[in-house]
Formats: sequence, structure tokens, C-alpha cells
Amino acid sequence: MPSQAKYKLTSPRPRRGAPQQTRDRLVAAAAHLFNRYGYHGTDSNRIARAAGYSAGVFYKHFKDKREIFLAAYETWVAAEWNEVAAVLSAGGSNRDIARRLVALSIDFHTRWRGLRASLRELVFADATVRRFHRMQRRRQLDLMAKLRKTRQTPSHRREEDIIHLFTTERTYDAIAQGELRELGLSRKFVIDAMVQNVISVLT
Amino acid sequence: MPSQAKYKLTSPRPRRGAPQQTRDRLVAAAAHLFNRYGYHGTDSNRIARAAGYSAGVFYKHFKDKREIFLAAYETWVAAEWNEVAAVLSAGGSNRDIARRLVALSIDFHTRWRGLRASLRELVFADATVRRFHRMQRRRQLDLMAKLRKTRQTPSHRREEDIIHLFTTERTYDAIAQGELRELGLSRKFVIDAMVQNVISVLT
Amino acid sequence: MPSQAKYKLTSPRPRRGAPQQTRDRLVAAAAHLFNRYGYHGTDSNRIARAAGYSAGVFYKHFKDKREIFLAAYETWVAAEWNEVAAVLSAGGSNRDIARRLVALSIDFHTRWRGLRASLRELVFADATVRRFHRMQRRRQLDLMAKLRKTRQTPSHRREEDIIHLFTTERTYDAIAQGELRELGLSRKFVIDAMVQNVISVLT
Amino acid sequence: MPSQAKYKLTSPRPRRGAPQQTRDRLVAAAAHLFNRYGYHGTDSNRIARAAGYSAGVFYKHFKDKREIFLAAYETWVAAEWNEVAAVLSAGGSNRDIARRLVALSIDFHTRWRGLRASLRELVFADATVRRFHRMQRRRQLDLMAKLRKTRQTPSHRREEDIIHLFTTERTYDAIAQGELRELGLSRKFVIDAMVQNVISVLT
DNA sequence: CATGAATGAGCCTTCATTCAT
DNA sequence: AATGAATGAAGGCTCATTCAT
Repeated sequence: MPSQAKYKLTSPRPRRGAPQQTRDRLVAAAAHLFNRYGYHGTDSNRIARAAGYSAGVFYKHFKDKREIFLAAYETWVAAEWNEVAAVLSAGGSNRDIARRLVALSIDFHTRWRGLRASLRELVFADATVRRFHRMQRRRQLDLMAKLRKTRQTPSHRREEDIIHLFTTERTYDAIAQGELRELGLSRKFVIDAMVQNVISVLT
Repeated sequence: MPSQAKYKLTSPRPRRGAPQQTRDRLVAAAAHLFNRYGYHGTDSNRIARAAGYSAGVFYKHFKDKREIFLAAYETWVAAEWNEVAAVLSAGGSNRDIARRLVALSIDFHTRWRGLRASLRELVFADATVRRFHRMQRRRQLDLMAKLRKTRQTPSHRREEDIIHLFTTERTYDAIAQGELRELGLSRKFVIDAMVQNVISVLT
Repeated sequence: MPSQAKYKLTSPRPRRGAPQQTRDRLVAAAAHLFNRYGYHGTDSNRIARAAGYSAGVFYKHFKDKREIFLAAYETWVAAEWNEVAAVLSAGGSNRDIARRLVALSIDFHTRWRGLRASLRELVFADATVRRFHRMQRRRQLDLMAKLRKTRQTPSHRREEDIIHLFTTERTYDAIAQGELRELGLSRKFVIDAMVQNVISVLT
Repeated sequence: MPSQAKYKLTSPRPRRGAPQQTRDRLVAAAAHLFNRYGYHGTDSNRIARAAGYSAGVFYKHFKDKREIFLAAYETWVAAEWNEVAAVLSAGGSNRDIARRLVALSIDFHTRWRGLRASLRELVFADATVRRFHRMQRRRQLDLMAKLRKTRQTPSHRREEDIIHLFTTERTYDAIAQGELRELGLSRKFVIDAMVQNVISVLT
């Protein structure tokens, strides 16, 4: 874990805004801290402080840390879905689309890497997170099935799709966490392989 | 996480044994508890108790909790290497070898799933764990390269190999954590795909 | 304490009423909640909400939580005095008067039992509450002395009177809190004894 | 509440004693603090500190503050029973016995007055405390019944006995809390009345 | 007059770790 | 080598109270 330098306020003391704004700021701060220190390395007081609030505000918006984790997770997932949809509807060659999708995913996995680093354990240890995660998976698989129908790709089994998801997801995580770099492997090569992988889903 | 039922002593209080035996018992107990409750859901006193010792003994054998995690990790990895080597040297058709390797890996990933569930976060948050993990990766890649040389498989780039590792590892984890079952997907189909995957490395 | 069911608004949000009305509503809500959850089990925000106001209004009318407790206490005491006076001036046989006084007291002690349950501790811990309580006692003793003069009852020492007060007060509390019922004792018998007790003061 | 002067260690840092001793020290410290600051004015960390320990030790012995309250209550009650039994078996004239019983009770009510000041609210708010309190009452009533049998006192109803208990208990509390003094009433007179009261139970 | 978001001190609780025995 | 009582920092969470609107 990076040395826990004293966090500082990120915004110039908001005070008395709309609740939604407060909540959003908290989620943003949480994502930031989760990404720096991990889920277990981040405490709720610190989240509130980093969002520019005092400790107590946290519990006005979230029952506990898990809840803000889920909120952050949800935010990330929703944003990713939107951007994926945008890329898909923007059109272009399959290769272009695939490239954009891969870039986008790596971007998201990087942006949320701390949260993702904690995700597996939480999915294991916490039934609610697990449920959310499974739901998310189902949506991914459904999207892929729908995509195939739309594009008249030769139909695949959901099992093949999930293997695709496993592969890309784990790879994006590794890239986001610097694993390739540390092993002296070519990021470009791996990304190209992922692009190829995605193309095969689109085709 | 399974509801935290009170753990019970696994052994009838083994006083003054050989240090190595004590250490082994502690590691075994730690592995057991990590797998049930995750790294953060397991406390060091509990590990000692579960191994049949008092709380203090823990720190006679391990500098801190992380160290026993690493010890457990190491144990697991060493055991897996041994068994992989055994399978490889036992011979048989590529398909047979691949099948055995996949079965073996799933077995290991299942046996250590709680520890694995915590692994990603620890790799992220803890430089020592990260170092150990990267070393492990290098060994895996090295083994694959060596395997190819031995078997005169067409040479691959390490990047291809790591994608293979990402794919199988993430898939085995999912199987171990029951993700396929919960999604109603065919375990057999996915396993066959992994076997195919491994065959392509062996060929 | 009854399980803390979510309180609900008692009135349909009375905006901008007369200050006195607001204050009265707050005191009524406080009494209600104190009686259900006790002083320490009731928070000031909740009082305001239960009265149909927002949290902030509370401190426009009361310096702190203790003050509303005292206000409720005062309300109760004033009401009880009035009714006692009414009973005394209504006349009737001593037995009738005594009966009505006992019934009335039990009624009050029941109506304010949550507040009374907290009273002793507050009298102990808070000098202002203590002062108010002592003043109250003095008035009770004065009333009894005056009563004796009016009725030409053989004069008693204040010490005897306070023992009478202790006895009845503690007994009414016990009745209000269900202690007799839980011990399988006859409420009627005890009440009759209290009536006898009161008669002896009146005679 | 008396102004919260910083508590200081009462004993010269015990460290590593027998658990029972630690527990006893904690209960003693709790009683001391409850008596000074009341139940709600005392926190578990402070209890541990006052007993000469660090904060964590508290939860090795008690689940929560209520539990140590009950333990203190139990200690007090047990001690009082013992001393009452000693007085009763020591013999002497009824008046002597009564005097000693009253002195003893006042002593106990004084020694535990902070705890007693909180008792009513806890009996109201906490089912476990209530249960303990009721059990205690039953034992008191049983003792009185037995006493009457032994001494061939004219048999009374339990209802009469409980009124006696209410009277004396409330009076002793008032004395312990200084209520008589503050009202300028004669302690001696009231105590004599209580002695008379007790004699009537013994006769 | 009323709102309700925000404050922040402080209590409760856990647990990795130490150390006297 | 083992014991297990004790430590104490760190977090979780609540709630009386304030204040900008």
C-alpha cells in the first residue's frame, strides 16, 4: 500500500449543498481513496474529510463502508455501460469499435483499480456485493448475446462469452495494476490481442 | 462469507513440539481460516487457537499476519508446482495431461479460494506480497517457455502465455467461487475449453 | 425498551405557526418519545421530526435536550397540581377524595413513566434537574402542610409527609412500569393500601 | 453531574494478574465511576483506565457496558444479602437488628448510589436489567416471607411487603442522594421511622 | 419562523501485536 | 517453546448542536 500520507481536502469546503451533490462528492472521494489505499485501507471518516466534509456526514448517506463501495461500483458500472453503448452505436469498422472498447475498458479498469483490487474479496466475503457482482455479470452476458443477435454473429454459448469476459477483465486488471510493465511485457502486444478477442465477438 | 461460527480447536493442544511442526500447524490453520473467512476476516489470535496454541505463539513464528499469508501462499504454490511437475513428467497424451492439469488447478484454486479471494487486494496494497506474486508469475512464464522448448512447440511470446495464464486463472477462480453455478453455466463446457486451451500450450 | 420502530410524523407538517404552538408540539412529542424510549433513547432530531418540524427548530425553542425534559416535567407537574387541586376542591368524603387522588396519580405516573424512568438519573447527574426536582418536593410538602392546616388534621412533621410521598411515588412508579403485574401481585390490594395512606393524610 | 475531572489510575498498574482479579478490579472501578458520573456519564474505556488497564481489556471481560453494570449490580446485591443474613443471624433485640439493617441498607444505597440512580431507567429500557431486577425483588419478598415464618410474625400478604420495600428503598435512595439534607429535613427522624418500619416486619 | 445539511466530539469496539511469566 | 493477559491505536458510528439558506 502506498505510504499513507495525510489526505487533504480536495475541494474548497462545499457546505450546505444539495444532498445529491454531497453524496456524489462522497462517492468520488471514496473511489479516489479506494484506488489509492484499497478498501480496507480506507476509512469512512477519511472519505468524508477527503470529500470536504466532517466525519458525521458519511452516515447520513451510507449505512456503512460497504454501501459506499457498492455505490461507487454502481457508478463505475453505469458509466462504463454508457460509454460502451456510445461506442457501439457510434459505428465504424469492427476493428475500430474493438479498439475503442478495449481502450475504454482499460481506462475504466485503471480509473477504478483500487476498488477492483478489493472487489474479489468483497464478492467472497459479502453476500450483497456478491449479488451485485453476479447481476452485473448477467447483464454483460446478456449484452453480448444481444450484440450477437443484432450483428448476426454466429451464435455462441454463454460459456464462451464468459470466458471472453474472464480473459479481458483479468488482463485489463493486470494492465491497470502495472503487472505487464513490471514483468517487462509489451503492453501493445497484449492490447492488440485483446482487440482481436473483441473483434471475434463482434464478428 | 459464511456466518462466523465459533471456531474450535483442531488439535488437542500440542505443547512443546518441534518448532517446524508448530509453524506448519499455524500455516495450515491460517489457510483453513483464510479460506473460510478471508484474510481480513481472520484474526491472528484465532489462527493460533485454531492451530491448538495460545495467541502469543503466533508472533514467535511470524513477524506479522502478512507473513503467514505469504507462508500459506508459498505452501500452496510449492505444492502446486510439485503436482504440476508430477503430471508433466508422468506423461500420457497431451489431452490427458491437459485434463489432469486443469483438474489439478481447479482443485488448488478451490482449496485456496479464500486466500485467493484476498490475494488481489494484498498484491495491490502490500509491496511484499506484490513482489512475491510477480516472482511467481515469472516462474510460471519461465516454466511455459521451458515446456515449449522441451516439447518443441512452436515458440510463443511470453505475452501470449500470460494471456493464457490470465484466462485460466480467472476461470479457475470463478469455478472455485461458484460463479458458474450461480449463473447457470455449464462447468463441463468451460472446463473443456480450458483443457483445449492447455492443449494448445502443450502442442 | 420497546423495539425502536421508526417513529412517524404525528402532525401533517405545520409550517409557520405561533411560536407557542410550536413549542407545545415539541414538548408533547418529547413527552411521547421519552415515554417510549427513555431520555437517553430519544434524540433531539427525532423529537422535532415527531412534532412535525425539521431538526433545527428544536434549538430555537430549547437550549438543549435537558431543557425540553424540564419543560415536559414542568408540564406534567403543573397538570398534576391542577387536577389535584380540582379533586381537593371538588369535595366528597375523604375516602372518595383519596381514591380520586390515587387514581389520578397512577394515571400521571403511567402517562409519564418513560420520563420518570429517566428522572432519577437526571436528578443525580444534572444540577438543574435536581434543583427543579427539589423545588417540586418542597411544593408537595407545603401543600400537605397547608392541607393539614385547612382540614385541621393533627399536625405532622414534614419528615412524616416525605415518607408518605416516597411511598406513594415509588409505588405508583412500580404500578406504571408493570412491576406488580410481573410479580403476580394484586394491583387492587396495593391501590387500596395507597388510598388508606392518603386518607390518613387527609384526616 | 459532578464536573468531570480527569480520572486517574486508582491502582499502581497491575498487569498480568489472574483474570478474576482483573475482572474484579474492573467491576470495582465501574462501580466507582457509575457512582460519580452515572451510567451514561461513564464509558468503557474510562472504566478500564480507572482500573489500571488499557481500553481493550474491558471487552475481554464484558460484552458491553450493560454487562458490567449487571455485574456490579450483582456484586452489590450479593454483598448486601450476605450482610443482611449476618445481621439476622447475629441476633439481638428486634430494635437492634432493625437498626443494624437500616444502617446497613443506607450504607449500601450510599455506596452504590450512582448505579442506583441509573437503575430505574435501565430497568425500563433494557429487558435484561429488568429481568435481573425482578428476580431480585422476588428474592427480597421470599426472604421476608421466610423471615415471618421463622419468627412467627403474623403472616402478611406479599403486597404489604412490597410496599414496605418500596418505602424503605426510596427513602434510602433519598438519603443517599442527599435529598433530606437539601430539604432541611431530619435524617435522624426519618431513619427512626424506617427502623420502626423494619421492626414491624420482624415482629 | 423554519429548514435540514453539516458538524465534530466522543463513545464503542476490534485486533494486530507485545511481554511478563 | 508456550502461555494468555494486556496493550493501544485505529475505526465505526451516533447524536447533540449549529448555521447558512
